[in-house]
Amino acid sequence: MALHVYNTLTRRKELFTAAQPNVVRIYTCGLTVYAPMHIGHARTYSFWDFFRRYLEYLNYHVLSVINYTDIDDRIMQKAAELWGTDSDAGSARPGELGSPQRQSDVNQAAEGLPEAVGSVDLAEKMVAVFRRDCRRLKIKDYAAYTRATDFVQGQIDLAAKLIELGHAYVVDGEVFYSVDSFPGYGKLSGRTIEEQEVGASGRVTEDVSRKRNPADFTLWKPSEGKQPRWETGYPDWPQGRPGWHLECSVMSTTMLGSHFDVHGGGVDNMFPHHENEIAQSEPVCGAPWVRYWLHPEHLDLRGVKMSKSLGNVISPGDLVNDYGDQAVRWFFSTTHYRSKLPFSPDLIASSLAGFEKISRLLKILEGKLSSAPDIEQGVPVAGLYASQRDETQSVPRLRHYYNYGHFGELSTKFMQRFREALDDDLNTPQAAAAFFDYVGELYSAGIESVPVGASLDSPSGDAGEGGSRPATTYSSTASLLSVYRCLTRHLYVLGVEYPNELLYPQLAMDCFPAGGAEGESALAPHKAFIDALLEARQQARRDKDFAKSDMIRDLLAGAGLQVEDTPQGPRWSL
RNA sequence: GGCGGCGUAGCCAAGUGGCAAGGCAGAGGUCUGCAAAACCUCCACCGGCGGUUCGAUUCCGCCCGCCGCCUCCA
Repeated sequence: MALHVYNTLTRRKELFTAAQPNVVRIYTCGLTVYAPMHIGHARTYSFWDFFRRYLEYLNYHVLSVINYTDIDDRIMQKAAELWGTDSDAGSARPGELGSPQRQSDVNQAAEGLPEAVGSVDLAEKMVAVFRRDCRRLKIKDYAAYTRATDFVQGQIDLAAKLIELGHAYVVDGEVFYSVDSFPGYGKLSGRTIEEQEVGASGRVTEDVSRKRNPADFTLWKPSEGKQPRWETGYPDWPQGRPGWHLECSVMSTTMLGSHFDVHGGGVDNMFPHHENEIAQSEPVCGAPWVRYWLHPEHLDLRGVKMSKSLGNVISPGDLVNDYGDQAVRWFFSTTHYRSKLPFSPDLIASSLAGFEKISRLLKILEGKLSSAPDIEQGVPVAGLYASQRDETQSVPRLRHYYNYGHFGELSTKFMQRFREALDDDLNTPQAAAAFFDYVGELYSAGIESVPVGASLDSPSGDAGEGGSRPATTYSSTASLLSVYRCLTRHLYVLGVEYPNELLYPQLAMDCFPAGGAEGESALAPHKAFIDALLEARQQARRDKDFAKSDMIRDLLAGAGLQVEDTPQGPRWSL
């Protein structure tokens, strides 16, 4: 089965193909940068990051673009609230200027950045915060991050073109798109103009009398007062700022070409934003403009109110601090992207409890392999892998044998399930189940007690039907290393990163720098002391002085070190 | 009012026209000085009522409940 994805445009799972062989062009609607990223954004962008990683796993080169909406009424409003700038007369209410609490919130989120003084600065500050949070969440860098304000000329040109083609009209210096001029309007969201009850949401405050159809939307809006403005060169609409929908049409096609493969954003963008983008773009670019529309669902707080006044706001940074980036990304993977992801501290904690079964095995393998006699510093076991990194591309091409050695068949089975799950509309929960089964089978096969530097006979099942295949002997180190790489490579697809320069240098190169190991490195100076305590405890155990051995274990536990006894001796972890 | 989605064990969550993955929690067991970890075993008839079918949790209809969208929104 090849990759199939659910395309909002057709409401069906479709075979995924790229317009250009091996290259996938993706445009993702990014943030309006007026406030720091929240955990809902974290879910959405983690999904897009996973999607990109899976396409790369399938050997696609991914050209991904994300935008920042850095010109928007909300930004101006926020900046006005904070600093009393960029305000038109109406919104500059003196009582709210520089509200200390809210300013400190922003400054806290943007710690270390220069103080913002206006909407442009506020936007830049939030851009930096966004990038920082993405790094924390292990969201890989996009090929390009575009700002709406860098594409204003293109937006002016597109608006002019749409006027010229009869799709837009000018009223009092404001440019509206005429939805009646585009027969396909509504094809993405599956609704017709007639079906809409205008103002049903109770949120329409705008005077719609100037529009030909209430569903018409703004392409260009005149600026007033100190609001940011651009000159257009058109007498009917001489100055102003672009409407929200217009920018994405321009940025995506400028960066990726008039047609591209995937356009995405949260479900909330489906209507009206993406619907409007299609209406703007197809008259100029031709239809179909975009091949696949994907809409990941929202994170759901399950009735829990998060608010600053309650003091229970959890930021993406908090999440990573509290649970670790691996557990966060794993948690995001345990629900399908088209379903709401219920979130609460309890839920992520129970997800973490399950994930530890996997992470524990990785720690065990790392422990064994790091001290293997036949694995030299920085030099993996010979003959086990053949990495090809095409230096002309920014994308790594990892081609390793992840199913080498004693546990090879389990790994093969796992990889098949993993692939089948993700090929079926990116079924990450199914992939997660494959991990659990794989790890369970590895434990069951006794991987915990396999020593390094030994020889292993092939499992009996390896003989195949009729025993035609000759018995094989594997290096235990190579076998364990292959499992380690299989696990870390496939977790990597989900955004769960385990960089290890010794055991998997090729993968480590593509992971974010390992920053979370400060705990272990902080312990390094005390290693000799810890070892001495462990040895003292072992002696006490040999002497059957269990009171003493338990005391030492409690002592270490108090310092945050868990000691476990195994047939191979004690093992400790943080 | 319109459009769309969902309802699977205490919790989270896949899935299939033919005896319901996985995880958390729970119970029992193996191992262990004790723990821990791991492994083994146990734990659901899939919101309700009809219909189609040899057979439906899976298809259709109705009902009940929950949620989202209908020009702020990842």
